[in-house]
Amino acid sequence: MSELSVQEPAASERIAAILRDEILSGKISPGQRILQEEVAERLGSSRLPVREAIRILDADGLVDVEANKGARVPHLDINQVEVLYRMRERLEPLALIESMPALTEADFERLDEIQVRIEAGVDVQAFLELDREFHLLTYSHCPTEQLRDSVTRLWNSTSHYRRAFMEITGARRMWIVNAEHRLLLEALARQDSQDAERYLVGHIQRTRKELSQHPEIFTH
Amino acid sequence: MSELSVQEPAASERIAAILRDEILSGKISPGQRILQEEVAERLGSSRLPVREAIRILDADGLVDVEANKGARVPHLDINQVEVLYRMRERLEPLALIESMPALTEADFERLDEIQVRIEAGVDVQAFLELDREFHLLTYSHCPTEQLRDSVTRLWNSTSHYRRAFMEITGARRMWIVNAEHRLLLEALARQDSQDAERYLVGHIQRTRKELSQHPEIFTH
DNA sequence: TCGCTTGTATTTGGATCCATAATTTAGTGC
DNA sequence: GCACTAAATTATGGATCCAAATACAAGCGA
Repeated sequence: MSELSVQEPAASERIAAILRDEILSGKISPGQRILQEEVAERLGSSRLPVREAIRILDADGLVDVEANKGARVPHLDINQVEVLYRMRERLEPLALIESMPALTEADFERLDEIQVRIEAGVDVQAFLELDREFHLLTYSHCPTEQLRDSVTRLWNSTSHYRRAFMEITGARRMWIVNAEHRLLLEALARQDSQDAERYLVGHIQRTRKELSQHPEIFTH
Repeated sequence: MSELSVQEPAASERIAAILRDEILSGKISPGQRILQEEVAERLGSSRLPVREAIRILDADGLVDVEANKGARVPHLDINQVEVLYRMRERLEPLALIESMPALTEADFERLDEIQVRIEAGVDVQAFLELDREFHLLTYSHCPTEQLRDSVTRLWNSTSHYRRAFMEITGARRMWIVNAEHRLLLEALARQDSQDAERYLVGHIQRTRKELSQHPEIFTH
């Protein structure tokens, strides 16, 4: 049987993927409401798969759903984002330790490629996407799905504030990030979980502390 | 307007609450499939709110949804549950620290009442429910919703294995748990976050280690 | 007997229509 | 002009019907 379409995803998941991308890329901002009918018409489906897509996004931590009042991208304050970073500091090392032994040669090649591209100089949007792919790729072999999902949710919830932060601090910060990524990559390559964990925690901690010095990001 | 019904919840949330209870109480076991039509007929609704309810349970970490294949309660292996406990060890202290300062007199009375009831001797099911309420109540004032939700998901995902464990170890273990709860309560009462965190981590760690000595729980 | 294929039954996914709740707008009284 | 009320609009929630995919079972062949 030469069926080419490799398992067409359900419409609800396709729509969820589109909306997810629009939220992560900033086309939809915190506080903004998501209207079922508007999305349905725009993507050429009925409202029903959109409703399911919204529930999927809810599970992703990308929208808040309130009964009879619809879905909107949540607006977080500085304290909440700080706690999300503290959660990252505690969960991501666990995910990394679990995933590290299973990293393949192809993974390392991709990680290197990402890093080369960032260092070659990219705009904020590209940096955010590559940085996300970099870290999530290092966790991708963690055998506990709940842990991977929890980490992904944390990245989702903080995406808008990471962008706002990068737009303020700009290229200056990328230098530090690049150095930290390189240290982390080397530790991973020599299977040194101690060092890898140390660099990762430091990386997240530093970001949290710098972020907390920019409360203007959270004034809406 | 003397409307008594204090904001009737949507049917999908009502159904989700019922199914959540059935999963947590063990009426629906890991591996078991959830049929939309069966639930709809049983609860007297159409399949549509059941579909939404299943998505809500997915966000709660109580079911796995696969496109065109429906929802089933996930079956975890011993390694995954161990990692879930390690996640608890890292996240719950954070939630506790954030919540502790806001605990009220009423909360302490309720915590004490729960503890008295457990110590008076209860069956496994009642113990599980009271123990869950005890811990989640100590986190209830954590201002970061994502953290509260993450912790709740961890309790949800491990509920079946906690029950299986308690059914094996029985009343013997409750003694230790009671002692640990008392120590934790006292630390909370005197606002000693250092001690509270220490007791909580020890409590979860001990449970994880004992659990990992009963691999027979996970043979299905 | 075992494996494969094909047909049937079951179950999930999506569209349309209707009901209900929330929001906005227009109107009225002060 | 402002506050409150009521009606109209808008958006979400639910029921029913139909389509598509999966799972199951019987029959066929080796």
